[in-house]
Amino acid sequence: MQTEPLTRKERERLARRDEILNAARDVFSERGFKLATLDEIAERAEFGKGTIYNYFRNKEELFVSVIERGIQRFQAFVENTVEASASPRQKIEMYIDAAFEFFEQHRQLFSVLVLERYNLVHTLDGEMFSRFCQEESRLHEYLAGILAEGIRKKAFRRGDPVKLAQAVFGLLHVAYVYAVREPERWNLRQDSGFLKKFILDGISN
Amino acid sequence: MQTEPLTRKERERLARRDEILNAARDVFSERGFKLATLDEIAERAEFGKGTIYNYFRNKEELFVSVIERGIQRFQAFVENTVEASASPRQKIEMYIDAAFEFFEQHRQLFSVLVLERYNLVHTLDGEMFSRFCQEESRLHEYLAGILAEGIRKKAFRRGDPVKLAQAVFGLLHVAYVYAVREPERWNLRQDSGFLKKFILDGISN
DNA sequence: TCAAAAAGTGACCGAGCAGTCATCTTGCTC
DNA sequence: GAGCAAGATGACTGCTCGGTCACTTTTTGA
Repeated sequence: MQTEPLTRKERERLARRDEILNAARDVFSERGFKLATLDEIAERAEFGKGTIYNYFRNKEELFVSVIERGIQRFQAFVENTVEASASPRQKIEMYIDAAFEFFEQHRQLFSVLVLERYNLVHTLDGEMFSRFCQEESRLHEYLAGILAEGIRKKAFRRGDPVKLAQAVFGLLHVAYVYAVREPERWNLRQDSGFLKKFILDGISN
Repeated sequence: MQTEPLTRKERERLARRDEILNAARDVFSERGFKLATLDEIAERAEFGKGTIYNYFRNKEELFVSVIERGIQRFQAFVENTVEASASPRQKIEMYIDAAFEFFEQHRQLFSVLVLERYNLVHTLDGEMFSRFCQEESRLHEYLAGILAEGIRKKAFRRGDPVKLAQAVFGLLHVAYVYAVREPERWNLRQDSGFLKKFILDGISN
């Protein structure tokens, strides 16, 4: 991870790219991939439509770039929160808190990272889809690492840690989805205890 | 639920409607809602495109009708499997088995009922979306009923049964998704034990 | 048997939009 | 400050596809 000092030009280019990504994130978030238009993204970013094509190959790549940046920020945020914790159990609890806190702070990413997630198979072509899968699998691996540690220390039951990680993500996702759809029923801050309990101990009494 | 005897005409009309729904299900399943075209659905159904509009108001209503029929069949299948069981715990286990068995038998419904599920908010207009939500909430209520019974009988921990039901669905969904995406990792028949354990007892040792 | 009603049909229309490119603007260099 | 390269621009193009409707075919019932 060598950090070459960037020239002003390079910095400006990156800043513009970032601006476009922000506008794209907001529009994709409000309308979903299919209904979002490049005209609207361009307008919000205060660039001409053609300019966007100087930074991104096409609509799909722009979308995947929004996702990639979102996942990376999520991951950074979570790692930062979790690393302080000692036991695997505590790490899982902090992970859940951090995940909710992140979406509390980044509402615009909810739609892009959660709602659109599953039918990306239909939305994206093969290359872009595998770029997404690669990014996603890093999330899984990090959580799986925590779970694996817990299994080694006998805190958690034996089992494929990646599969467990994917299952935990499924739970968190569905909680986001219903927290947005039925806010009278769900409240993520209050319900984080509910989900921790569910993940750690299931439904049994 | 009065079952008026149907005239031949009415039966034929329903049979045609069903044919269209089958074709629509297959095309929606292969391409997703946005990329599916009415031309292709019409061709597969062996009807003219115009005919479809004699049976369904528009593309959205056709799609929601596919979902509704799918959910109803899922529900019927599950109820049929579960009702034999005695204890709530056993009912949950049978529910999970039935859910997987259903999708094993109805692959074409997987994409429509699972992958598209979450971004229907973006796909459908308000009226159609709430039609979907209504159908979905019946699924939740049935499962919630089993959970509530288990809570009364002290088999399950206390908690909002609907929220628990939604969480369980989230887990099952994510299992389907990854079973299709990473078949080398997941195998629903083998992994049903894994998921039962997760749902009943969480990840703790 | 036949006329009227019902059902089916697909060529056509128009809206929407991703992506292009000829032209314009900016800013760098000497 | 002239000349040139790099970058920005948005009108335009080509295509896709949902939905329509004038016409055809089938069914009905008298």
